[in-house]
Amino acid sequence: MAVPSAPVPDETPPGRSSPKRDALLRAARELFSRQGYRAVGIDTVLARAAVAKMTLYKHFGSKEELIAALLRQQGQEIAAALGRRIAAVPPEGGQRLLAMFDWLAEAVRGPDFHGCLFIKAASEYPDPGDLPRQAAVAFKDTCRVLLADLSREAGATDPERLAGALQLLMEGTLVLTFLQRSPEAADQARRTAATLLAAEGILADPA
Amino acid sequence: MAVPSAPVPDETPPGRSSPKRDALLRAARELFSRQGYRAVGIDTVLARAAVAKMTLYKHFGSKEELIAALLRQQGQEIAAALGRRIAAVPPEGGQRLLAMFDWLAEAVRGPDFHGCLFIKAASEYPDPGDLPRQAAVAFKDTCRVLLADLSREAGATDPERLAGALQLLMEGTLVLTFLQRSPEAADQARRTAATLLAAEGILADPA
DNA sequence: TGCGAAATAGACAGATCGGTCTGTCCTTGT
DNA sequence: ACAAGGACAGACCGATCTGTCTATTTCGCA
Repeated sequence: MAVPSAPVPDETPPGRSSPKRDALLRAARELFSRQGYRAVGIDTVLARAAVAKMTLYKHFGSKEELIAALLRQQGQEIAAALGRRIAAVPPEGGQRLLAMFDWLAEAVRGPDFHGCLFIKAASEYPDPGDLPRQAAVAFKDTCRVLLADLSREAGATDPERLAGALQLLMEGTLVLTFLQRSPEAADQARRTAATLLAAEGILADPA
Repeated sequence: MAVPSAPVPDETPPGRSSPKRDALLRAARELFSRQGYRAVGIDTVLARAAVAKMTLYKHFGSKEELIAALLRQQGQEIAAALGRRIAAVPPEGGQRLLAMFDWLAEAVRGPDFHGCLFIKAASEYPDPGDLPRQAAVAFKDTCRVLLADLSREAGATDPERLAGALQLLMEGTLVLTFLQRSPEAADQARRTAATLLAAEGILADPA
């Protein structure tokens, strides 16, 4: 079973602009993740990235496009990291599903975790036409598909249903870890996921 | 077992200002819930509430205080609604815990649901000192305590742990319902909660 | 009716915002 | 050296923002 492919890569404009574009995306992530999207103006992003305004608008047509591009890049990195993590685990007994929770538990413990960039984007740009919301929803759909595939692989009788339950736990983890500023929720989510797998008769080791 | 008391009520300033204050809070909720907090300026709130700027600043010292007051009010209304709902259900077999999920499923189906006001507030005002974040965290803590009390009442062997798991499901519901614009997640959360209660040996009826 | 309190309209202040634009400088390749 | 492309600094535009303030109007009550 192939791990779901990452979304189509962002197009890097031709020429020497990649380092500038990368600097913008890096600065954007650092600032937006900590302070929020609307709270940070582009001048602040520019100063942090050491990039001129015209250069930003050369790479991204608007602030929203910058945000959407950041989300797509972030989504790809997450998908790649998950893919590696999953590939390192045998597919039996729901171990791959639990590996996702292991990955999440580590991610929320990282120094760069300041809450879910995707949830925040959809919150601040809630109109269905807003690019950030679209990018956020697309990524969460990708996660859902991945969970369903792994549930099917693990032998769940209703993979879509199990995937839905597991995604609830993951989203809950992201929110509560952010609110409580403590990684406790991630461990609880993994335990709960193990309980669900056991209840499903997928003989994972309830750790 | 007493249902946990609601937080201390907001102080209504003396005199005839309550209708103006109420109008402000109502307008704030309608606008902020749909469009986000920073995306809506106070002039827009004022226009919708038909209230003058000075009146707003008479009742609330700042935009942040308006938001925090709104969250506290919302939190009280939710706590009261939950309290009534829970009181109408016998405490045996985890029925009260499932009643919370029933209430949530109805709430997210309501015409006024545009995502969780508390999660959004903490996202847009992420600094620990920000009043909106403090109000949001306080409310979520209240929910956690309520879940733990009901878990204890239902006979859970580790009420805190069960409460943590159930809160994950609830937060996941709020996020996914908002992102997916569909109430499916709420039903899945209730089913999953029932599964957890059954796995805990709390003989709720897995519906 | 008169008075005091509450509320108003709206100007103001200083700041920030996203995006546009010009002229200049820098880098790279031939 | 020259040309082309990329990037820059920063002025500019029109708009919006939160909060302060003045003068006036409205409301409620005796």
